Amino acid sequence: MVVITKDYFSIRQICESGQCFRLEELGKEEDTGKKSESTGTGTGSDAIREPISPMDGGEYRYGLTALGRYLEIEQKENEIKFDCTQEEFDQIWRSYFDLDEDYGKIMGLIDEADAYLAAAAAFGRGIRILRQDLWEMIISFIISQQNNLKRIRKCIGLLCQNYGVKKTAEQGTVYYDFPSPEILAQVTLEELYACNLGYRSRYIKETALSVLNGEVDLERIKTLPCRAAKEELMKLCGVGTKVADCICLFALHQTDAFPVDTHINRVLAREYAKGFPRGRYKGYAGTIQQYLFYYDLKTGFKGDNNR
DNA sequence: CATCAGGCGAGAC
DNA sequence: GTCTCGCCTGAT
Repeated sequence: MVVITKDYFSIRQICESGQCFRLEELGKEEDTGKKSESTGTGTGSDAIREPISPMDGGEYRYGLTALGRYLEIEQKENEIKFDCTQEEFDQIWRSYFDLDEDYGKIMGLIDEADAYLAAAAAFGRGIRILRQDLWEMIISFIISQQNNLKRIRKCIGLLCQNYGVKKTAEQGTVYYDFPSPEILAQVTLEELYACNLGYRSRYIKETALSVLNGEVDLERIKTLPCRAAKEELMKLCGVGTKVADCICLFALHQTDAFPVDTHINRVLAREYAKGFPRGRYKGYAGTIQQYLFYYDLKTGFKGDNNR
């Protein structure tokens, strides 16, 4: 067990910010109904939340499946417990959770005159940009297109359960690795459809084949600068501008990548008609994008179909 | 029943 | 190069 104290870190916000689909809150019963009583997080209603950060109060426990491992994380205010050895923490999770980055510094870059961005950043101040596995991000963001968070999680869960290597963590939790390119290249289109992947099934199949036969080299992509990496990723079937930017941001940690999806598009049109000052946030545009995205997702007019 | 959800590829121009 | 359209599926 490793215990740290950290500001600008909320495991809940990281989970809900839509960059990571295999991080789940533990110990809240899997409600099957629509409007079950919420489990002790305070807010009695499911109404649209006030633009106040939801990361205060409460004690949360999350399970993460990533990098071929399973990790449980517990947070109470700014104290975070990682259920692993100090060695594993130092070698893997410190980097994965981007704990060496100074998010206060990034907050400090924000133009105070930009009230909208200031509010968005304050709201999502617990978000961090993770360093996730490249292959997993490629497939996950292919799946994410024209899709919603709940179904994305379901699809990925099915894919892993059906085709990922089954493992058992030390404390007994059973989990499934994300299926490798080798495995996914062998899965038939029909089987992919059975994971509710819909028309994305073909993209996944073709992408797996492209990686397997060496048309696209993942290890090389990891060494490429931003522009070149994106170009290379877009050779994959089902990977366009937006998905490539997400992969650059969440797997390659190119924090200047700025994915533009429907949420961001809406925000840019509504709040930044004269253009968003990307230059001001050079090097961190992607991090800033996450604040905008999350804020709109949680408080935007139709942002109600998450989780 | 239509529309939309963290788009993309194919084809038309 | 830019535009339009169809696409799996589930929710509203």
